[in-house]
Amino acid sequence: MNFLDPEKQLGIIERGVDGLISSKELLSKLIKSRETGRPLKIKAGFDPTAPDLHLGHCVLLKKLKDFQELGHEIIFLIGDFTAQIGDPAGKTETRPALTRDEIIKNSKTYERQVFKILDKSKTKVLFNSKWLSKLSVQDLLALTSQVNIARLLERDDFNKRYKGGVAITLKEFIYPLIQAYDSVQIESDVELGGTDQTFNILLGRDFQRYFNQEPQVAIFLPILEGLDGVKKMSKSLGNYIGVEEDPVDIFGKVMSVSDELMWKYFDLLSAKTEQEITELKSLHPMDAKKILAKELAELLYDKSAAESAFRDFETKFSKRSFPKDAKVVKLDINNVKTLVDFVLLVSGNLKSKGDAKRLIIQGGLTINGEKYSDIDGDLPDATEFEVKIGKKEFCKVLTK
RNA sequence: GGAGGAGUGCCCGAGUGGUCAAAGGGAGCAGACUGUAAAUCUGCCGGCUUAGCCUUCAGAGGUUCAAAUCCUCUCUCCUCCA
Repeated sequence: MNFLDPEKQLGIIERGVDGLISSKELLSKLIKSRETGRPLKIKAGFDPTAPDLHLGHCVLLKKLKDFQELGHEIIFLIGDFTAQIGDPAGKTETRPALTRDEIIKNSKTYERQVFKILDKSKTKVLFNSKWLSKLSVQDLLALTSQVNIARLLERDDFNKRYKGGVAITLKEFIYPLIQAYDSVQIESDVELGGTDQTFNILLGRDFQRYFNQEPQVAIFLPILEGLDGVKKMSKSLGNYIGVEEDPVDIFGKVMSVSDELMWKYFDLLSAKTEQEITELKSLHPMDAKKILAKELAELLYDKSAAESAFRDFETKFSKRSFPKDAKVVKLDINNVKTLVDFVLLVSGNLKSKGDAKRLIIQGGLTINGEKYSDIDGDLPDATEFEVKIGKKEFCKVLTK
């Protein structure tokens, strides 16, 4: 393996990260790696509990990909051991214990999604139960002796909860130790994580020192805000762009990101260089965003899918014409008495009649290019309808 | 083990016998404005056979003409003391 010049590698790695401890250590590791021809071991840990990845996770995956492209070894660590125990307390972190089967199933889903970005053949997948299930009480106690409670309490979320009188379970205290011990087992050179992982990753350094290893470099990645532009992207907040969503949806959702936030997306997710991004800033923001949307669709699918998502968007919204490939709904018109029934049967997004009525009354229903806003009105006399429901839903309806 | 506090609609949160399908905010949906931007503004926002009816305020019973509100038990969560 021929490695790039360490300084250049460092430049690529440092881009877009929120913290790096320390770049000096990383540089010396990179130099050593090039001299000995040994790739660095890059650790990233994942819980097998929530296998629905979104662009927020991609920030980390993208950085792993950078490492991968530089020739280093990615270790994708699945925290199956801890997931089997579950979490009895902590409202925000309630994690039910998972069975072996669920974990395996989740891991598969995980891998499928992760390898949309990472190169499967160059990624090593490990499960931490491999060594943790053999860890004795004695071993665990030895680890606990290395950690001071006062230090644990310094960790931001513990600190807040302790002061605010919110429960902290002992398990939560132990959790970072286990994660840190994983680094010892892997002998990782670098660990990546979100800024919320700061404490855990740094503790990994302490443990590695304790076991006479060279401490890992810690890299922290920033949080990506979701579609609302304020809160972090997360599934539970519904402001996410999922990696397995349809390319058309990915494209559309990226387009609805605010102009300001778009640049952060560029920084964290795009393969473009800083100069290229600077040049894009002179374009109309919408055009820059189209480039971003296309790139991200391509990242998660391929060029042709991205192209067709782009064309689809142009048709629907830029030219405001009815898309040729709108979903087709076949309907027995004899069963349809009112417009309300009609929309309800055609749309996949309406929950109730009240919903459908509201949509019609407020002007969200267009059939064959005409607005239908009277709920007692009649359907046009035709056998084929081009129906637009709300802003985003297009259906072609064929009657039987 | 002891003492105290809390559980309300998707989320936060007001409501302490009738005027409560339940204030306010957020989210969501639709419309206007646009670039499907963002921000803003307007309307909607439990369900239905909609001047009405039905199901909701942790769960089960009870008091009452009437209960989210009062009583009993149960469950869950939190805090403090041990």
